[in-house]
Amino acid sequence: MKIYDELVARGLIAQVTDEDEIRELVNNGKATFYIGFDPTADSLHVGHFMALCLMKRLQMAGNKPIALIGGGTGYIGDPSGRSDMRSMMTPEQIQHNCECFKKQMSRFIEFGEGKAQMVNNSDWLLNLNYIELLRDVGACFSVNNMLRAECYKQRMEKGLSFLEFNYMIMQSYDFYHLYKEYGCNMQFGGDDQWSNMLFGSELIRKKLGKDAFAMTITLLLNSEGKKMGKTASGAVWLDPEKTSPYEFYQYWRNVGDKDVLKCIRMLTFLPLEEIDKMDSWEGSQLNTAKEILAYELTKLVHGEEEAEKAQSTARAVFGGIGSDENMPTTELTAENFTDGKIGVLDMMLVAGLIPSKGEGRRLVQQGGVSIDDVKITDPTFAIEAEKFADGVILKKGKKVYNKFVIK
RNA sequence: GGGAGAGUUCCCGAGUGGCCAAAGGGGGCAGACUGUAAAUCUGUUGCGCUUCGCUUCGAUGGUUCGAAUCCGUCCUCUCCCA
Repeated sequence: MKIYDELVARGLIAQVTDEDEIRELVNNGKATFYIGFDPTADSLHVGHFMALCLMKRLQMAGNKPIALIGGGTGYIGDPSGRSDMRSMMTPEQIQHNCECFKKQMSRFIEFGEGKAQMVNNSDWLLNLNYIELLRDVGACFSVNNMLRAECYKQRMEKGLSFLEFNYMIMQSYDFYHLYKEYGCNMQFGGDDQWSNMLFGSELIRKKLGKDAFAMTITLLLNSEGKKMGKTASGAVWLDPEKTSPYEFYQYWRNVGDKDVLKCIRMLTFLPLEEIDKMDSWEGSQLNTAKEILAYELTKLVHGEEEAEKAQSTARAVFGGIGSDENMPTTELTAENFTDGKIGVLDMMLVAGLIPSKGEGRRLVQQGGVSIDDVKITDPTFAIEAEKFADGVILKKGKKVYNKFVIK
């Protein structure tokens, strides 16, 4: 199976400008493509991960990837897919985030001569001259058309600043620039980038009379139509400091029945034939599929060792087999104790399991907390320091386990 | 430039002097049921030293015994006219 058809079979492709041309280019390894990443946070998330995987897949098929970091576009903020105004980031923040992105990306994609390239659009965007730019490319943009773009339409009611309005022009300019400098003939991006990308290829056509193509990646939505890769407390990050490998594993272990196969297909590198076999699985058998999904993804993002650890911890905690030595652990110090004791609420607070004591009190009163498998009902319950010699396991709710030891 | 309106807790949204830590819904968390799923039902959802105290209704100053609510100034957004 050729790469393009594999991408289709995996459900990764959302929209393309010219299917036949793109299939031809990609299948024959003739594409030089770029994907842009705006440094809006200090870590990549699952959406970025999909894009990076796509890069890898296409690279394996002989195409040349360019990863573009939006050090310049970060100064503006992409209004696409947002219903409210983006808050402006300081140059320091942008710089810091760019550094973090660079580091993380290098773990997935090999950069260097003849391999993937990494560029930062601050190199060419920051020095643009306003008047020159307007005369150079401004004439190629029809405001009427821009306003018709879906991403702006949504903002017409809630308000859109001129700053954000210009984002599209900057992204188009990137494509144009990369076409000229690197022969980049294709752009990939999230589905919410579609209009930005279209205007880019149009700019190239208008300025250079050449064809450049665009293709978007399907947004990863769950069966309810919500974006995946998000929890109540925020995104599922790729940075182990922000989302631990165990949490990462658990996120995927807990996806809904209806979403497992889709996720395996879109996110893992398992052969399609193998995945097709899982299609017939149902009921509790899907739990196995979920384990596969969680394991494979953790392995891709954090490495095999971490994946093993996460899996064995999960099995220990939920199934009674495997080892619990990798359970999230909190080290208590002498200052955590008063009169040789520590209260449950304080323990949970120290471990970051609860945001406030009020919430902890509620949890305990509702029977959501147990220590070493004994349900706690008294919020003032306290444990003596000696008990921590072999570690104490606190369970919050059904799924959150935390081990406590004394330093 | 002129005029009209809006900003409430994680989100939407009620509240227009005390009965307001603030209705209702969504979301979250917990309990029951389960397969670490979904659906459903129940409880809960500002903070703390929890029969009490403290902080919160865009920001800031004021009126008042008392302000989310009234007044001044500022900020942000929406709509209409130019």
